[in-house]
Amino acid sequence: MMSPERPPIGLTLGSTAKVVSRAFDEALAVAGGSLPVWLTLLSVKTRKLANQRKIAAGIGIQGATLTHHLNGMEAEGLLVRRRHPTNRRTHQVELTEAGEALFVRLLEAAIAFDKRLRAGLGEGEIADLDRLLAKLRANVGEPG
Amino acid sequence: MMSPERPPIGLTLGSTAKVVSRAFDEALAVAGGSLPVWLTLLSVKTRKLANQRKIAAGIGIQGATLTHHLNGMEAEGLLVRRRHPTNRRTHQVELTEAGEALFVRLLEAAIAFDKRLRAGLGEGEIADLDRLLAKLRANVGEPG
DNA sequence: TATTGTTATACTCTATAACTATA
DNA sequence: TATAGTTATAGAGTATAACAATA
Repeated sequence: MMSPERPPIGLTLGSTAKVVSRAFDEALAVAGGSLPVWLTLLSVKTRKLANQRKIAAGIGIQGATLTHHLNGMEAEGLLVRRRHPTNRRTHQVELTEAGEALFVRLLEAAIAFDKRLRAGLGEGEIADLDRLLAKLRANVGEPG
Repeated sequence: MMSPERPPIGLTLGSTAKVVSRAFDEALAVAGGSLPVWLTLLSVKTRKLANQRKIAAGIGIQGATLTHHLNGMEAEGLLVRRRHPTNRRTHQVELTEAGEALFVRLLEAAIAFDKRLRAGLGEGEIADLDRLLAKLRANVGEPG
């Protein structure tokens, strides 16, 4: 039996990611943020121990690019950078009150967005999607 | 039974799309192209009848953004734009020989990439992934 | 010397607003 | 007036290379 014609899966993935990430960006913008700001805040909150390079790698950007975002966020009063007391090469990134508040707002926005995104999808379908996306990552050589 | 902790599906989708599209971009770059150039060539070849606005919408960008890419591609000798003979408001986009040749090279690269991307995935899994991605698009309000 | 992070610079993709040409 | 497309301008995100500070 012939399989039905279907666009390449990479194209479908790309266009889906484009519309989804735009919608997510808009949701974050309404809450006063953006995708890189959200990913940065999330990393700082989640992996407090990691240095900036590890945070950058976790987000999927270069160290210098993270510095660029941190500069902007520090200028906006969302965080402060201090030298680490024992290893003074590394910096400690700490959220200010404004940064913590923004984190909470963006977290709420992200939770609401994910709920919207998962509408009509069962737990098993989400697990399937997760597993299939992991296979794609593995197939392009992503170690994670 | 508790469901296992899993990052939000939007985050997983975003990071997967990032690594996959970077790998695809590299594959296209090796063949002498880029993602927007490839999408533009593909649209011009596939929907010859559509005007630029429809092509732009198909790619998911604004008309002015498409003009920007067409300018670059025309400067590189990949295509020419002519006034349509009967409706002179619209432009006919035609690939030059160089444009046709690049299309073939990028097509080969895209086919090879998709093969790599689908490694170890059965036809049913691809169909599942396709269906699940369509659901996500629908959930963020995408009409297609 | 090696590591961590920053600065300087620039590129790509995208967008909006104002404009021209055509209908 | 409405439509198709272009030009001008700008902004966000990213990258590389060179640098400073620390170990």
